[in-house]
Amino acid sequence: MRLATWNVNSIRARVVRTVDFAVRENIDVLAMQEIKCKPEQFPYEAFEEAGYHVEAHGLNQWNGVAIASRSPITEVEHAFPDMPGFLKGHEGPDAPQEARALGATIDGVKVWSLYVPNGRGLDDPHFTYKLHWLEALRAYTQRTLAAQPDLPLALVGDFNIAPTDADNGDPTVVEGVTTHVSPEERAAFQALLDAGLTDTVRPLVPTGYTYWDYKQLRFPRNEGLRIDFILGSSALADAVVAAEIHRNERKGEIPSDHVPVVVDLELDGDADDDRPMIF
DNA sequence: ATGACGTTATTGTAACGA
Repeated sequence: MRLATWNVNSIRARVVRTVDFAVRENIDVLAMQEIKCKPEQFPYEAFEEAGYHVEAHGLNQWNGVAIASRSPITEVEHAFPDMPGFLKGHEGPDAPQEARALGATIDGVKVWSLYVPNGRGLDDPHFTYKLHWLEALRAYTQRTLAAQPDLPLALVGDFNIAPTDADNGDPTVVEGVTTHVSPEERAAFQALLDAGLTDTVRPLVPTGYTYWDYKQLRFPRNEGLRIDFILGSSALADAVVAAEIHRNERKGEIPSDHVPVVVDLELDGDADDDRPMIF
């Protein structure tokens, strides 16, 4: 299985580019974030003509997540348990959930397409929301892997955290000043790893960014952030044989500000695993 | 210069992003 994640920053604005990438790169499962539309507005036809099933979860013009897959998509969920909600001016336990998580099972792999809240500012209610959201995700992960230690679980998407200083090349992103690099966010990311997940890309692609702001020549200057990840349980991480960050997708006409991240998995029963058996 | 850049709501202006 070739698994990818991409914050597309509007699927309607970039459907041709997105499908072209999936086909050209032979992607089996593409998790998308920031589709910025409701399901009835999603350009399903372009994906279906290219051989993909699609599940989309969007409530309005904000956020929105989707999964395109060559194999059938089952066990679809629109939130993980206890996922907090948010509504500006109506913070609290009763705030409605946003379209930031889509879970599904594909060829035995449990995949979550995740768009972690931005945080907006260190003193903003959205920052508290971000930390609560990540804690609920950690708790879900820990419970799930305690019950099913051998589950191939993939948490993929835009985590809106640069886990180490090496993941921050943007001079305007500064610890103590902006989100994405605070000790609290980094601790929340580490807690996810401690719950049984591995960053499956870093060992194979040790450097590089996945996002560059549209403003101030950030991409030509290569002043980006590494904030998009493919995290996997041990069963999933052990199956990773290759990983890529597709920096070139930040080039050309109307690019997203994020680029795709891809892993190749060799799972038991892979139909395309044609290597000879050697004893 | 409280903006730069881009998308979506909408059609003048605001929210949101990281």
